[in-house]
Amino acid sequence: MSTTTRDRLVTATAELMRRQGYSATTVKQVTVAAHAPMGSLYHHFPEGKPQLAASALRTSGAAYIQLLPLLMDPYDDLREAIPAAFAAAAEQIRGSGWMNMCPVGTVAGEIADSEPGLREVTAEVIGSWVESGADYFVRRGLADVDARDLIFAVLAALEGAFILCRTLRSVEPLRAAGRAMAARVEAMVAVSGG
Amino acid sequence: MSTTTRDRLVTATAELMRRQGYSATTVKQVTVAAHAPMGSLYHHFPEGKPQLAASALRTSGAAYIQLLPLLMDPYDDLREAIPAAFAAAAEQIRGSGWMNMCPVGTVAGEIADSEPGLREVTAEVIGSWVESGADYFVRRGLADVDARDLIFAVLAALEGAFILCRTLRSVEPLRAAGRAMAARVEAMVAVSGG
DNA sequence: GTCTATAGGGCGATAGAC
DNA sequence: GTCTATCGCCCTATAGAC
Repeated sequence: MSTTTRDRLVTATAELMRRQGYSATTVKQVTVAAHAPMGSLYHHFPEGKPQLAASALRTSGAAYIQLLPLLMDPYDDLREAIPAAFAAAAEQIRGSGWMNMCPVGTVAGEIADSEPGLREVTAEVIGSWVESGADYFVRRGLADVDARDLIFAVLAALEGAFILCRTLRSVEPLRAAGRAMAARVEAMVAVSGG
Repeated sequence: MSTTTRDRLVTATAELMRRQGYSATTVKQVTVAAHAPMGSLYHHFPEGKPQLAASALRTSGAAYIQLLPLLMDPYDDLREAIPAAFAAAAEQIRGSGWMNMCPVGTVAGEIADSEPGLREVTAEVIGSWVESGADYFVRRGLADVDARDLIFAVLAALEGAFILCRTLRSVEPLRAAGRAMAARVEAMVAVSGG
């Protein structure tokens, strides 16, 4: 196996948190999934479960940040790109059997009021999504203020629609959210004349 | 005390799940907060923690359903009402010290892939939000299809923006989401000529 | 319907040989 | 850096008196 023990621990933690959240994920489950003994976990992560979770959230966040540009790049017109990205996410989630795709949003909601250290980590990760997303929208022709406004709305709509789709077992929320975001972009380019 | 033991157990569970989620909330914490002994909990809820959580989610959901009309009724124009409701939610959450307002959305995200019984309960609750919200938008003049489309987008944007606001300690996501929903309504009334 | 006491198991974390 | 064995605690749930 070419992966290090440390990498396997982080990956297993991300995977388990994605499906069960932070509290329901036990360090025992992590060691079993990572084929690593207890002692290795506390060797690499002396502060234990929170430190391991922080690492998994940062890694997942860094991977997830690349997805939005990837989905929107094929479309010349941002008014087309945005609902297409939401529709692609909808098909992805439906095809997976309504599974959670990324632990960051759900874990953020679960621990925001009760785990200050982890809340700061999720804030850092989501903050980096905002920065990179706003930069992308500027590159696609939006003004700085509009780009920032739009990425906040898009991330909120995506995270909320993920929860609704997984709960209701329906792609309708993601599709409706995509149409709403398209309307917002339309309003922006109508004013700036893009 | 005028409340029954059963009611206090349900209220305490809703309150604890709102702040900590489902997995991190223990039945011991519930009995302490409700000033009720262990035996009473298992007398009223023989199936234990999941049954108690289901009751708390249904109660919270029924209370929460009334909030959106309450916030939007004062405004004659739906294009004004929607961003105003998002702005009011933003001030509420800021004023509370960025606390979660309702356990349904966050618990739904936490358990959708791992607790089938509770997932069905959250689906039922959110489904009732969709029904009642769509009815409200129809009463406010939207076509059936538009009303359903809009409530899905609004609920997704609200739930997602709540998580972002609490995590980032900023009202920006809720404000941006409100502006996006306003643009969607604008597009709807422009077509139907409302 | 209320309450105390406790069972039985899994939790996060640690010790210490290798 | 890896691994086994285990600690002490807290978890959900139950038994049984009142």
